[in-house]
Amino acid sequence: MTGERTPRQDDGERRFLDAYDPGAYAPAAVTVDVAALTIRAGVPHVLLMRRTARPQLGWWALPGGFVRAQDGPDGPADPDLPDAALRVLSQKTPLPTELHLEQLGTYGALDRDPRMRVISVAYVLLAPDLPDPDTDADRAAWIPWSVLGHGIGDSRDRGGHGGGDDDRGGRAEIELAFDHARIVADAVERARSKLEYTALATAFLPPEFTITALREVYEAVWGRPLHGANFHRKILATPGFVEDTGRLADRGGSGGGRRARLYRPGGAAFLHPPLLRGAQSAPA
Amino acid sequence: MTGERTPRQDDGERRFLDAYDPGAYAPAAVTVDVAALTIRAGVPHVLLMRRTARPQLGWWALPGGFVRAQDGPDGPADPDLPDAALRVLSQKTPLPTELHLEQLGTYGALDRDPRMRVISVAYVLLAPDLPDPDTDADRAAWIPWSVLGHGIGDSRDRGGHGGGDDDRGGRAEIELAFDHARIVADAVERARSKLEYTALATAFLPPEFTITALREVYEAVWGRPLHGANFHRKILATPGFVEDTGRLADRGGSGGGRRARLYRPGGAAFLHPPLLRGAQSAPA
DNA sequence: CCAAAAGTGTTCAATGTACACCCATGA
DNA sequence: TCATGGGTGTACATTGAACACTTTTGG
Repeated sequence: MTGERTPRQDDGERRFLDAYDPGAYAPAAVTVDVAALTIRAGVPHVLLMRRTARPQLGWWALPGGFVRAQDGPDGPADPDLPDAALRVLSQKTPLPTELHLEQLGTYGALDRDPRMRVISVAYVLLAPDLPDPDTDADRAAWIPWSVLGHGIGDSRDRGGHGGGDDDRGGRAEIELAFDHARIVADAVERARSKLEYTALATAFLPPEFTITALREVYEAVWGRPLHGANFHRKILATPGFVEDTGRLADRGGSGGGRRARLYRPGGAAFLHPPLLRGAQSAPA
Repeated sequence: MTGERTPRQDDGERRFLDAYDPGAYAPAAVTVDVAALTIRAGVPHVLLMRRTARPQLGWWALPGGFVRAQDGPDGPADPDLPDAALRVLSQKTPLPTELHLEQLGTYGALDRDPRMRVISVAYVLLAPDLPDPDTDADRAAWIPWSVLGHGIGDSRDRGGHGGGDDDRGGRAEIELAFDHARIVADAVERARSKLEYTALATAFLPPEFTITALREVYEAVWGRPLHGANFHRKILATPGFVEDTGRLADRGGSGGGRRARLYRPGGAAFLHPPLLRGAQSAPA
């Protein structure tokens, strides 16, 4: 508000900048990688692509690409890093109109890419159930977290009291290129913890949804059943989490049952109090 | 555990890498900036340096520098980004033996540096009270958060219920170079929220400390007095936060008073349950 | 003895959890 | 009218905030 991004320039400053040579530094390549997360039929998925170039040709990897530092033949410079993330992602799959994008972290170990020094800024995208990518399924696909191994599909929380044994029998089957397994693991942990204290669960849902659908998001991401009745009350007791539309969902499920109210996201970003995943078991 | 970082290379892969030209991409410069936070006499400070080069010569800025992507005349390549952060910081000020360093985020807006496209990976360092930097005080200094303005020194929490009016009269006096004011604000918010659910407060303290010293860390970072008696009990009730040394502090303060027990950090990283800054007022 | 700081006991309110129950709808 | 899922009432345990009080030390 007070000119934070527009430092004043005196004359010496201007002369310096005119003479500056941007090519003088030995640089690293900068990329963005996006861990796009969604939930399909109650199962959490991440968008992966098969590499079509060396190195690690044919391996599964996160969608990503180089940041456009300056205007060039490929197109204009990316104004900021989130723009780069959305650009590389939209080149590979259709994007939803509503989405949540946040920076996850930057990965820059010397040996993480065999070609050269690559610094990769990773983003997490949370989106409602999306159609399959345009490209044929062999090149890009939504993959369940549970087949990625390395602890990604596990639902252990940091306290370690949970003793649930409800994981599917599927062992790790897919190994990812570069350090992308770690990035996905970090993205999943980010999503799990953000559901505790923010209203982000609605980012996985269409614009209008039922409380049960919201609960199923929590259950899918945390990998654990929640107590429906108490969840319902807790959501409605959290100011600004959801807002009643006054309408009802079309059907109450496959069989019978009362029709559920439809809600839309409320204005709140943070939840007071948070919903904690250290508690609440399923009813018998 | 299963060779995550050591992808196997077939013959084609090896031929490709031999022929690869790392200079082919139009690159950005990558830097690290460190927001080093500490508490001196109950007041939280951040380490700042006066810029000695164009652009923005003479402005206060975070210590930082370019990542060494490859081995070169200046020295060997940085093995990973945290190494780069510690390197650039140790070049400018002595480092403590015990410290906590974590990545804050990456800032890459097109116009954040007038010279060229600079992608900056920011780190937060939490450290016990450190001596003044070696360089003369005009070049590097510990600056209180409260004089940085732009909301950095404010103790508003995200809920916004707090109405404390205990801020010092000092208005914003220092304006930072580039987008460093935003980075410091993000660092301060990171520290404030991490104290809620991790045991990181001990990173601001020497290896052995009293519960009162720990409470003063919280009070300094959150900018709000806490209820001493309840705080004491809550800390001891949180498993793994602190560990009793069995010894007592030298003096119970300047005047009289019982001597306090000395504790050291416990093994726990996360707090169950968290300490929340939405509550607890001071006694009359 | 008095003041000051550390640490404990206890009460009361707020919250979280479990379980019973009623409501609305389809077959 | 029965099964199914949505939604509410309520009792009980757990937690947290406030305040009174005891313990230990220096002057």
